[in-house]
Amino acid sequence: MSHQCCRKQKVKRGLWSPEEDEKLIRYITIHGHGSWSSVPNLAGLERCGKSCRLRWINYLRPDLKRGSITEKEERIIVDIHRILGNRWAQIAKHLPGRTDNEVKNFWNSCIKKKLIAQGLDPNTHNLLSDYNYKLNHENNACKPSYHSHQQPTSTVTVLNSQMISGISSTDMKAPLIPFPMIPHAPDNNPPYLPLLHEFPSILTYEYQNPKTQAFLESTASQSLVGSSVPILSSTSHPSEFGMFDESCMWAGGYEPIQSMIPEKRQVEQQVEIEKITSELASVGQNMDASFETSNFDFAESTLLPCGMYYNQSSIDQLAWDSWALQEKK
DNA sequence: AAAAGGGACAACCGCGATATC
DNA sequence: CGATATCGCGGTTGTCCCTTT
Repeated sequence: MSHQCCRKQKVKRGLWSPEEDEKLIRYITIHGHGSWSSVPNLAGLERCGKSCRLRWINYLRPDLKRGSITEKEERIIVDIHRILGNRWAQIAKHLPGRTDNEVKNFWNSCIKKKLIAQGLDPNTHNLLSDYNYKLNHENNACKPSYHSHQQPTSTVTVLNSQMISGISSTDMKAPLIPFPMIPHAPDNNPPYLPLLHEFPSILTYEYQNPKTQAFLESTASQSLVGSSVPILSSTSHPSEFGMFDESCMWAGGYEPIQSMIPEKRQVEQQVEIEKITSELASVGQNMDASFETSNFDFAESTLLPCGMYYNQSSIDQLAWDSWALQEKK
């Protein structure tokens, strides 16, 4: 028991009783918490200040949302986690009424397993290597097997599930690279995510795997209507493309993506934009990340691993924030 | 019916960052 | 400016309860 705040008094540990809750609620409602270390004494509790703080923040606060995490909240968690990693407090800020502890617990007990079941590494959101191996030894690799997977946790996982189920693992190396791996721009400027058109060589890659070709052709008849889908081959995949994943290339590197985004998703795009704006605000960047979706120029956009287009400035900003955080460490 | 196992969630611990003295 | 106190965060552990054996 090394907390400074609980040196003096005998402190109780373990679960809180309703009586203790009531004391804490009454005290904080009237006086506010002030210095947490003084709360136990003033509220008549045999707890340390730290324990009081935690109990209030995670359980007693009146603005907490009760009930289980919704599908939408789950998707937000996955999307932001893909970008920010285990920064639970940051993630929780996007979910009003949810605590970092709640998000963390939900991640560990639920989302993590779903991602693993879908063959994704929950830490990196990349394909798991043994999943690759398994896929590589399956005969029915051409059939999109979305329905055989668990409920998707987000749009991008659907996408990935569809893609990976039809494509040999040899073509699917390290599909998702999280932000922290964004390289520094020259002169130590903020990291820069190039626009798609600045990768002219992408278009020169040719798809080599007949299985993938077959899969794409079958998919094209459903969701990529009338579009040709250039695919790059990982055998000639240059490492400089680290910040893109191949499925993003497939999904977003080319014109056809517009027909791949379901209408519902386009509507949700606005929500995502608001999310980004709020994300930027939370790191002290009060810029507007929004852009006119009707005028949105896909050729001038980059597809982030979370499966959404963002305009370059918001991407740069996120990249910069992520980079700055890394530099700080 | 009882024990074991596992999931969900609450709470604790240690550490780094920040504030205050 | 260093020492100490406090806060906030993320990882980990503990506890309860339900399901399975």
